[in-house]
Amino acid sequence: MRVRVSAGKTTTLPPIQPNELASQKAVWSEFKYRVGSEIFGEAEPADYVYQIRQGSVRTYKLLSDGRRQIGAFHLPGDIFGIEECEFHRFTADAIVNTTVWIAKRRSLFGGLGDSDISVTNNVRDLITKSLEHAENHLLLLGRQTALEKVAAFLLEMDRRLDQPEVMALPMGRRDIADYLGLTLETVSRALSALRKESILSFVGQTQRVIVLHDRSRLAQRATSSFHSKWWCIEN
Amino acid sequence: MRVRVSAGKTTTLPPIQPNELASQKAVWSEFKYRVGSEIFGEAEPADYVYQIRQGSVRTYKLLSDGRRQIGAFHLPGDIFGIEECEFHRFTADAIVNTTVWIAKRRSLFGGLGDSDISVTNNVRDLITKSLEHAENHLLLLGRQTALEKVAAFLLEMDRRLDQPEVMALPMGRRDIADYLGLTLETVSRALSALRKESILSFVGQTQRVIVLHDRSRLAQRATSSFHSKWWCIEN
DNA sequence: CGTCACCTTGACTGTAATCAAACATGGTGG
DNA sequence: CCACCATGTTTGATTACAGTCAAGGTGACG
Repeated sequence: MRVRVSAGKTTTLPPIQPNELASQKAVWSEFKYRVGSEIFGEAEPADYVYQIRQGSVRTYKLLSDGRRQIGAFHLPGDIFGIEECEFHRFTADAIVNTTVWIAKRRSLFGGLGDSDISVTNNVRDLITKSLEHAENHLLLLGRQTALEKVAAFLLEMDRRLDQPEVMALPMGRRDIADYLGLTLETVSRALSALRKESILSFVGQTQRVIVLHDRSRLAQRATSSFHSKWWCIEN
Repeated sequence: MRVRVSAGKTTTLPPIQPNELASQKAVWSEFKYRVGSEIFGEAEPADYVYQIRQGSVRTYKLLSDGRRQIGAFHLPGDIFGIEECEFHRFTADAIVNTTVWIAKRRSLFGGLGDSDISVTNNVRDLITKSLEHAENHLLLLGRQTALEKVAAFLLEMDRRLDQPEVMALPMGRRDIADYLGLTLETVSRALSALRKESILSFVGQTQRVIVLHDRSRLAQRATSSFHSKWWCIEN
């Protein structure tokens, strides 16, 4: 499945936020990907950068036996694909129906002859942001417990979605698990435990829509598991 | 302990390899740090970049209860501190007596007015290398077993030390463990298992000097644990 | 209405952590 | 030179956290 684009049209309008990569030199095109479809694969040539207009994307690596580590979730407004070198180091696919804007990477940083310093600095800032996220995630994956991981995940999503009243997660339990280095069952148990503590609750009949009732207690869980046998039926 | 420099002298000679950050604009000074001393702390202002001439450095984050995740080891020739923003995101300290060359970060990439494109691109390449390393480490921390982690660590060191006949690791078991998200006991057991398989052996009376006898079998261990009860006395 | 994908929950297992002890090493000073 | 101690490593016994296996529930969609 190499062609997984369901629609494409060209535009020269700049993308939204979060910086001025909307360079005079870049031409952005809109594309749509359906849920589950692959946007690019690991080791493929990296010719484009992407900005999400609608929907969400996961980027991940796979081991030969199917174990998967999701490196990041990309939400509306996020730019991704810019940190790659000649070839993609991750696979990216849409976790819901997703609309992106695409620009040629070459238009952002060409060869050595690139002379647009402000664009170059913006690119570096984006790469640095990715690096900072990855560094924080190393600590989470290597040294935090299951409950801490799930709590930290919820806080990250809450922050990135701008602390909404009601948080509609675009990803399922399996994706959360592969982001946190856990199994989906463990994620589910941790969420149930937080719900039993009244730190959050589910809204509607889909379990992906969550209300955070007590962000500060959630933040406590994200840094110290309390070792209070959180997965037990009681407590 | 803010001042932990034991000697400092100024030089204008360029540093060794691995790229041309030896800019005309940068002035490098030599400093020495004794084993265990801190080079910079997390959240401190990041004013300098460092290149290791001799010795080794670990960079890490700490949780409030003392859990530690080492993000990277830096070996002779490596440049570090360049990927930071205004403040350091890691603590760095010397794991053996270490000599570094230091340059003002501002001399490498000043404000928006920086006009030296080749230096700018070299900086971006270094940051991208750090990002790639961190991304690979996410997969290792999140989805690989203890034996796979230790095998991968040995292969990484082997590669970075240019596949020496005899590999003298600068770091102890505790540091390896904190790099791999394990305990030092588990690291020790994994090394013992690899030694029992004759994949490696220890040289001399310090257990930090290792000879790799079979890099291809070690590489197998790094990607599939074989689930052969590697920690058992038999086999 | 039946199937499928997703989620929760329970029972049990297993990998790595924890606790503990023994041994080696290297430096210090008697 | 050697006793002594601090540090680092190995190994064993046991525990515990999260994984695995399994069953059941719920909603979406054809």
